[in-house]
Amino acid sequence: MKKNNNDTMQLIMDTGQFLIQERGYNAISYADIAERIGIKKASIHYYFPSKQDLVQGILHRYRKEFLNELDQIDQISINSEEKLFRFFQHYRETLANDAKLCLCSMMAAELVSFPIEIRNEINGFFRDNENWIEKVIEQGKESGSMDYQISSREQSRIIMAFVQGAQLLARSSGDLHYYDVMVENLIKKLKP
Amino acid sequence: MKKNNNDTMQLIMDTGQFLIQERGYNAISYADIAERIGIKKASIHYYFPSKQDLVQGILHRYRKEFLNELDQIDQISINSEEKLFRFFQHYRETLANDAKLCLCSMMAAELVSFPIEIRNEINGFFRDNENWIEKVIEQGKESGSMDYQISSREQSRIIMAFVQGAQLLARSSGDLHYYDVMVENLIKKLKP
DNA sequence: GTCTATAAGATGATAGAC
DNA sequence: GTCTATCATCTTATAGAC
Repeated sequence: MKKNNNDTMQLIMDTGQFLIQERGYNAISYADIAERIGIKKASIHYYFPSKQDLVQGILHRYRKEFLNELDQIDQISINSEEKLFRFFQHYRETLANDAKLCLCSMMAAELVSFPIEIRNEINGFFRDNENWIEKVIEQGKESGSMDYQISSREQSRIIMAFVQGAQLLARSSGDLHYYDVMVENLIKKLKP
Repeated sequence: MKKNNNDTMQLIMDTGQFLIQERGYNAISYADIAERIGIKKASIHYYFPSKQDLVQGILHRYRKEFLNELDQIDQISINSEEKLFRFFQHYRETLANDAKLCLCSMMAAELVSFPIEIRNEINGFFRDNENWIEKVIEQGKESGSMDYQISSREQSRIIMAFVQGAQLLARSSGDLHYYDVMVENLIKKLKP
């Protein structure tokens, strides 16, 4: 049984992802990542020949893991209100852990730096989120716990825009409480 | 009457601001700006010795001009609904003109790249916006055109988070219509 | 698979001529 | 005020030893 690449490779992706979420793609280098891990730049190039390869790998994994997380929420929640609350909590954790942003909102800000395939994957992530929220809202409408005046699709997009903006503003303010109060009040507004 | 620095200086700031709103602070260089204007890098260093000086100048001017714009909206609008609509239109124009983001949401994404004075100015911009929206909502509550269930302050923060996120997602989707429909539906939700 | 060494180019910044 | 020339440093990336 051969020793797996995975240890180093995952460590590179973990560190790269962390730094991108914190600082942005254009603010980090192979040297930053290598130094943090305690390896050399050339080792990163072995796994990810170019920086675009690296960010694509990180992005693809992130999207996949995020979908798993949403799946988990579906399984452990008893109703749509709880699902939505856990959704907001998930975005809160990113912020609470070293003041990071969602990988895709950071990359969406730096959108022009990326080729079309990567842009499509970023948009895919947003669509994943919207689709999931839409289903949750549909469920909430059926059970009578959510506002049925505007379409579920549009409601899900508003929530998605809100959560990305809330994360950005809360980090900028340096106060996690800022995020909590905003979410609390938005949830009020989603009720019928 | 001496020839004014202002021509070149303003041109540098205009170009720098444009490029930051499009690509981000860490994605642009003195060379990019110089090339666009048709001057040399050294000329930019004459007006703005360091890159931080440049971004601080751009940011300060942006915040001032934005406050003027909000003042203008106050003067030409007949009620709070119109004010809010024009507010969203202003953010829409940024997006419509070469798919740029708000300077401060871009800089908020790159927050860790900046020293404390610049971070404070970014937050000042967000506070300016929140204060203005809060007043508009107060006015709307008095005239009965806006939802009075949650505090005006919190409602203004939700709107601020929303508009920043909406801009980000709409640009990423490449479809301005995405922004319009979101705004339209959010406005519905703000009514009593 | 990880390293050293190195390339080729870009970056922010400065000195000094005009 | 704008330029040329130059700097030290950092960047992504590759070749080749171990």
